[in-house]
Amino acid sequence: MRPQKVIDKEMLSGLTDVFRSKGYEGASLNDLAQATGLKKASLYHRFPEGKQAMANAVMDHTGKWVEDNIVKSLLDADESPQQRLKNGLSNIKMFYDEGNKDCIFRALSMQAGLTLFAEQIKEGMDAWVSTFTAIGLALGQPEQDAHNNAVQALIEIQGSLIVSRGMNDITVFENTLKNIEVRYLKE
Amino acid sequence: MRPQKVIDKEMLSGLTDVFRSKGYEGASLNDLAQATGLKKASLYHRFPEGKQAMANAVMDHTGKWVEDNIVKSLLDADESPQQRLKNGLSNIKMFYDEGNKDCIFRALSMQAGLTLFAEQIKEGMDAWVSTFTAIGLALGQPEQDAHNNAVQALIEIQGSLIVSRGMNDITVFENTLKNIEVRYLKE
DNA sequence: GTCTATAGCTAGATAGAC
DNA sequence: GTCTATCTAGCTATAGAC
Repeated sequence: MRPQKVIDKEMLSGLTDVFRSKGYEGASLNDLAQATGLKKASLYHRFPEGKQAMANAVMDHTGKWVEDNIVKSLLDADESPQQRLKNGLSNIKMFYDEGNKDCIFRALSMQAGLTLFAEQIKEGMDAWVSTFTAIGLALGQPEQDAHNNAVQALIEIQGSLIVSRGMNDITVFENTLKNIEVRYLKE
Repeated sequence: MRPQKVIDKEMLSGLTDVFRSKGYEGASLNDLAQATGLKKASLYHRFPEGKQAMANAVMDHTGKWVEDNIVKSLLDADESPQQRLKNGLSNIKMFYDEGNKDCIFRALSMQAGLTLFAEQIKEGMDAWVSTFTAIGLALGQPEQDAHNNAVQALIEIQGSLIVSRGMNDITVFENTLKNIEVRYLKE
């Protein structure tokens, strides 16, 4: 068999960059081909189901990255809850490139994308809420508070990315992460 | 002169629905024609500069609506600051149809749209922050707090719309508005 | 001012050589 | 497995009749 010109990991990285910055309809096959270094026909060889399958793969890949990095650091049993929170928020900051990169949930949740990826977006958001709820509980918050605080953290991360982009000021995102940390640790 | 088949206000309403739900690239001329009840060529008669001019008109029209309704109710000198806040948040809830409709800022701030409408998005967000800052000051908040709280309110509104959509649960948006009100009024 | 018809282009997707 | 070449459908935009 002829070897892959571009390994899966690099290809997924390119696809992810395009979908998260342009959204589903905004991402053209030419964009995706250029970002991966493959020709359109080669992309179709890897994804016979086409563009939707490419976006699905990006969602899965991103979910795994979040699981292996952000979730893992937030739930790491070897660290104190306080340290886990700091590590997790630090990884979140990296994940969004200090606020310079968009969230794939947001990018794929405009009308056409939303109908195609609703399930994965909901699952992904549920996972974030569960993880933040767990750390709230570990820090001694009552269960209802832990859940509410988790939803609130998700809201603030998503909102601050939008506002950072709109106002062209990534300190909005950075301050939000700092506020989340302070709020969790002072309770 | 032959009369307009559809008056400007109705036409803009249709254009707005499409752009805010589908984004800039996702909104096709066929979508826009259908939503307005005009044919494509008639839309081009009204907007010789094309699709971008249509989106610009939507931004201007939305800005005016926000100015005439949300900003006005938040700054209305005949009411107490407390009542103004309640009225303003109530109008915001209506503006987003209880959390069922997307924000035009978000819809137009994906890559292609962002480069085209960056200025208007920034101006619009600045206006929201200024308005909320004013009500914070009227409620006795120190200037720096009033500004931070205003940015925070914008973040939470934007974020809760994303999370409401993603988790398919508009109570997230409703709770966020309630929380903003409670937080402002208890200080 | 609105319409039908269509130009010119790019989209997503496929065929078949290598 | 990757490529060039191509298909069809949809896109934005325009021409010209009424």
